[in-house]
Amino acid sequence: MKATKETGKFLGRLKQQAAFDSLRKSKLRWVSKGFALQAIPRSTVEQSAPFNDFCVIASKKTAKSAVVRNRMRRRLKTMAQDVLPECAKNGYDFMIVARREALTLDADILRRDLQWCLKRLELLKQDDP
RNA sequence: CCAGUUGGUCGGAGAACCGCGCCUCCUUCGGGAGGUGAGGAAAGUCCGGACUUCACGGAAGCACGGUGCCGGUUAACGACCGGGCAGGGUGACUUGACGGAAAGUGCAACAGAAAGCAAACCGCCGAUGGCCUGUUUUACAGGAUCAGGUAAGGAUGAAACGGUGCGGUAAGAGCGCACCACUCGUUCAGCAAUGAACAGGUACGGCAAACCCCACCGGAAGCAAGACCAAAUAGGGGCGGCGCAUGAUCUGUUUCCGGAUCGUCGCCCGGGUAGGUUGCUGGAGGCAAGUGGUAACAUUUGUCCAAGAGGAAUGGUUCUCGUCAAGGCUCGAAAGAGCCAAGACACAGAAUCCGGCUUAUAGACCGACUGGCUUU
RNA sequence: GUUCUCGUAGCUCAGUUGGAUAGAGCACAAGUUUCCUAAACUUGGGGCCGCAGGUUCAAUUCCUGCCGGGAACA
Repeated sequence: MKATKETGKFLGRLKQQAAFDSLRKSKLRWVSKGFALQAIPRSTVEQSAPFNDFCVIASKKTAKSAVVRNRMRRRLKTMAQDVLPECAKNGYDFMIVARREALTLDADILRRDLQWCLKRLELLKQDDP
């Protein structure tokens, strides 16, 4: 129960078209085996709040079947909800772009990869335990 | 028991922990509680509707597109049901874009004499009328013969002007007859498609998924349709105030004398972008029983409410059971029986909603029927 | 979601409507020329015309159903 409260505090989901467009143009970007991570600083008005928003993308190019696409999206979403609130710097929006290996790789490996991506982008929390 | 045909149903179950969307209620505004949450194809977008906007006086016609044996069902359909006809199967059963080729225009390479309305290459004949020869004339006999008569046979092709047999003939020919085929007509059966009988004739080859003709149907676009609310910025209109260069432009026929616009401020109005709300799920609805109908289906009564997101929820991990199972072990002469077991458990994800069609689909179950074998 | 388009040789395209020979350029292979290579010239191979049915005497072409690309619409 405690965990759910915290995710509610720190993680929102992006739904506006404009946000997606700006994220796609962002240069803060690192690619791992299962997915690509893109990030962008939040606008100055909202930056003070302790929020990180994120979204998951799985295009028709990665997989043709809707079943496969949905499964990738779900796996990456649950993983992001575990990792991002704990490890990511506040004040950023994240976009996770699914790749084909997201379907087969283990959940633990995906988690480690996400942390690694954050590290390479220097968006890891300073007071990480 | 084996092989098969056909119709229908389901398409894993339970539990634990961590999560997600929507609705209702409560709240100390952090959240909490309860309810609910994919399919038979949700798919392809191939048809048909509902709904919405646009266009439009009505009706008919033209163009274009679609459908095409007959009757019924349906909101409608190219769907479904029943029947007919024609293929396939021993049979249950199954398959069929199945109107018209005597309305017209077209098409058919190569081969072949000839490919569509008649004609005649090799043939066959030469009765009839000539010609020639023989015998004594009439006359008779004969002719690789002329005029001509034929379409039986040959050869080509996917296809060649009804087929087989007998008669007939100079040779032949529906010329005649028998059976078959086809077509028009009459009678009978049937709502009809069509079938049966009788009589007459042989004229009328194929392709309409070539153009076309006939009958029937169709206005166009689609929920990213459409309706409503509406920030910021720019621009438009109205009213009022200020300003008044006494300037520019336009205007009342000209001058005088006016009016309007061009500047700026305030208020209001409408269009409308971002964004939001709605359309949005109670319906040609599901289930059960009864009634009518061969059936599709219709109808009566009872009962139930069963996703409504919008960068898109319905999930993840683990355990138990279920189904299949590579392989291993034990018993046994063998057939086989028992135990353990890695691994696997389909196709696939709602996006306005319905009725169909098509395509994908591991496996499980139920009903009806057919053929064969064995036993009684 | 809705509406459209296109699939022919290794690659880029003709041919399809109007039915009967599958063609062009580049690439590939062999030969000639050259001390060798390139260029040039000569010759050759390579296609189930996206797949499966149907109509027809005959289908790349006509019809139907699938499969795979590509595009447009707020």
